[in-house]
Amino acid sequence: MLGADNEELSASLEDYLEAIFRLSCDGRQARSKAIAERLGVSRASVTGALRLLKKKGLANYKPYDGVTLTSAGHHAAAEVDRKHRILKSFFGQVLGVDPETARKAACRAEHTLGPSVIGRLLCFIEFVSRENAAGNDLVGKFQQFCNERAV
Amino acid sequence: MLGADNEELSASLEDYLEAIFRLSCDGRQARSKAIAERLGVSRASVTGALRLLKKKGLANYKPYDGVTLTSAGHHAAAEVDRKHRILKSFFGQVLGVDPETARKAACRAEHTLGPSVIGRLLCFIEFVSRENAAGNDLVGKFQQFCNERAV
DNA sequence: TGACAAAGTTAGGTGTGGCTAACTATAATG
DNA sequence: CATTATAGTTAGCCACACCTAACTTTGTCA
Repeated sequence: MLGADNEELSASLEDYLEAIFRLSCDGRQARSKAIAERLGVSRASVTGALRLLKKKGLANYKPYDGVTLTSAGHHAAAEVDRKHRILKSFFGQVLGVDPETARKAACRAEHTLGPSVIGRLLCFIEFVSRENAAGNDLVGKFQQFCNERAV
Repeated sequence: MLGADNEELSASLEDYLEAIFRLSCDGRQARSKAIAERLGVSRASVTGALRLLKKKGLANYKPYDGVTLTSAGHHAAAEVDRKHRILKSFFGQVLGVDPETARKAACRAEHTLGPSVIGRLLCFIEFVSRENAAGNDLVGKFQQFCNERAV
């Protein structure tokens, strides 16, 4: 592993990675200002994070030049994004939490859950939709159940 | 709100709170060494955390004397503990994740999920057990579903 | 009761992650 | 093309959360 600063990624760096990933979906470079706005953080903090991501080999960063992800960075970001989508979908579709709350909860939980739990969660979403297709409307029943106890 | 240092509790402080809560279940005071061991942290770190908890009005702490929780601290700790139990139960019982992985995931996620998601999760556990009692073995079906796709 | 071990604290250091204020580079435009 | 606005960086600060090493307090027991 030449020159790579391995270690686990902090939740904060994962957030930066994800922001860059999302902002550069259409191929363009992510602007520092946009990252700052998306994460609700100062531009100075972004500069610091970009330097770290570069040191870890996850981002191509040159001062006064845009940012893109290296392929390692892209991989890591895609994984965070995947977790995010699975969690949001679970909170929203299965548990029936309102979309904005689901999104925020996903943002926070995406850094804490490992592959085995995420894998099961994804599977569970599929299971629920499969049951639904087979005529067993679990989501509906659960909503009903919640309404009865006013949760 | 006299003298209270409000703000949100950090994940770390919640961990300390929870450890004290658990260690003083039987009414005794929590010893600093035991907290350090339970959290895998140095005794010095515990001292620092206890000072913070005291400042926030959550722990009764006097150097060289044991620690107990104030009623505010007890409330907060009980809430963290409740989240922990709900999450562990969901990961283990519903998703079928192995107990140790479920415990660890709960430890990490308990700081990130708010009341609405936790409430729904608790409700979901009840829903599943109710369905089971009514002859709809969702857990079994889901396990089967996972096995088929080797998750 | 006095010495020793264990528990606890203090002092001082590290890394992360954030901030503001002030500076510099780039871009846009009259 | 000079000026100005905006984007980005640097410098310097703070808080948190951890650590080790050294010191102090407490409790035990010969």
